[in-house]
Amino acid sequence: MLDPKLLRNELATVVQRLTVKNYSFDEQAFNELEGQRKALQVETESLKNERNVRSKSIGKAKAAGEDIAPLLAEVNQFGEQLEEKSAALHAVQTKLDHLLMGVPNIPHESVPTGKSEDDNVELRKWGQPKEFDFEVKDHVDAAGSLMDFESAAKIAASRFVVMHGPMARLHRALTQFMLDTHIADHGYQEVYVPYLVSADSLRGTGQLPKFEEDLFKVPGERNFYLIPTAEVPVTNIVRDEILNADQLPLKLVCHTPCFRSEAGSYGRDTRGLIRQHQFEKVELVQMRRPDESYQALDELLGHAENILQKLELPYRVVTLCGGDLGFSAAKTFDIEVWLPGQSAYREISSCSNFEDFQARRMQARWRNPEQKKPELLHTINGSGLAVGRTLVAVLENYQQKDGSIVIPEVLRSYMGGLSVIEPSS
RNA sequence: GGAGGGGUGGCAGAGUGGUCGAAUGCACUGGUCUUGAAAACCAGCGAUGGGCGACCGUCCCAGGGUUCGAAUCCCUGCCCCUCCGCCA
Repeated sequence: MLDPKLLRNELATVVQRLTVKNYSFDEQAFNELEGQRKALQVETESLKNERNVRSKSIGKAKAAGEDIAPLLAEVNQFGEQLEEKSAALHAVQTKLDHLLMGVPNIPHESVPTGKSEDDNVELRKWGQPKEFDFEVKDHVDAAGSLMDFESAAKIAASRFVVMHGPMARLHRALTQFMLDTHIADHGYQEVYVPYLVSADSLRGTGQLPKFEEDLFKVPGERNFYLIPTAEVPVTNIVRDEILNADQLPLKLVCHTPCFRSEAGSYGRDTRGLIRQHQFEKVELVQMRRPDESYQALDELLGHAENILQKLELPYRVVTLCGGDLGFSAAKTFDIEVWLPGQSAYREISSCSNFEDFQARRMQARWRNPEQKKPELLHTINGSGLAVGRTLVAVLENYQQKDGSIVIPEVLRSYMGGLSVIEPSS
């Protein structure tokens, strides 16, 4: 959520900067509601003041043993008026809150303008795509029967997968390798979290109220949702908390499954592991003091990149343009890994700084010793990495002419020393 | 599933209808003392909305209700704890 004060005081600037995100802010609706809110609030508050003053005098009169009947008669008329005004205020406030919850974050000034992902700006490339002296397979063909979409479709539906034997193990090895690297080399603390979350948590990170159709909702009285990313439970750890300065920076790493409805992506990436309803991800989340958050974003991006470097997978980093930026993000870098099967770079990580946007929704604050008041934190997160897509990248980049797949060096200890798998067998 | 007990400031913990936004302790901040630190002592210290401001409003889990007046009484929901039963 944006700072309501900023909206009131510098509306024109905010509206202008939101156009970078291709968002047109309804200035008229906002001004109308804001005007009503202000008038009603002033009226309600002065009525309340009047009532409080009189009630106190009744208390005093009663204590002094005086007759309070005339005072009671006098104060009665306030009740109705007050009720009316405060109901009206409540209604306006609710509308205003709803409007505010639907306004996206303001992009950072360094964010390039642009409409779609075609306008994203390449920041750097790492590694050389390998030349193959045979016809490369995509990951589905390379994996053969070890990756079993037929069984998954029978058990659940399309966009699910069953993995067998060494493929399942390779998938698990990737997860363990990522977690261990972030813990040992990058200074993150591992957390284990719920995979079902409340609507409040989803509002905190920005998935609700606008993007309910992307989520799996669990039927029942409890209103649980399956997490679309570990970002939701992990970031909400600090909801309604005030952290001490010595607790910062808080760097958390978490492995979870992620569940996405993929409503509205019917034709896209229907083949293989790229776009699934359920996938594993290792997520990096940081809570930082505001003046460190952009440095933190660079660091976190580097931590995600390091995984690909250790796996020796070529990739590039792009800066998302305004039009491709997510609802809650102020700035986002995507890491795209080279997929020989598609002859293309595909997203494998998305690293964002949300500044105080999520923190304001969550009321997540810290005590800045230099300030009297608690201040909002900045939240930063990124995939480190999407495990399924990393598996795709390994299969496609490490395939050999004879159909076998070489296990990247850093994964072998997680594979019981295995150096190659033979999907055909 | 059954029976009880609770949710109050950063934390702990008083407060059961009328200057209670809330005692007290801890933590924190400033000061005295000290070569420095600790201890001791003194002082300060919740959050949030509106207003240029004097000020005013709101907040004692959440939402309703009773009342002139609610942290305090009533209803509903959520969460936590203890005991019994069941169970991965």
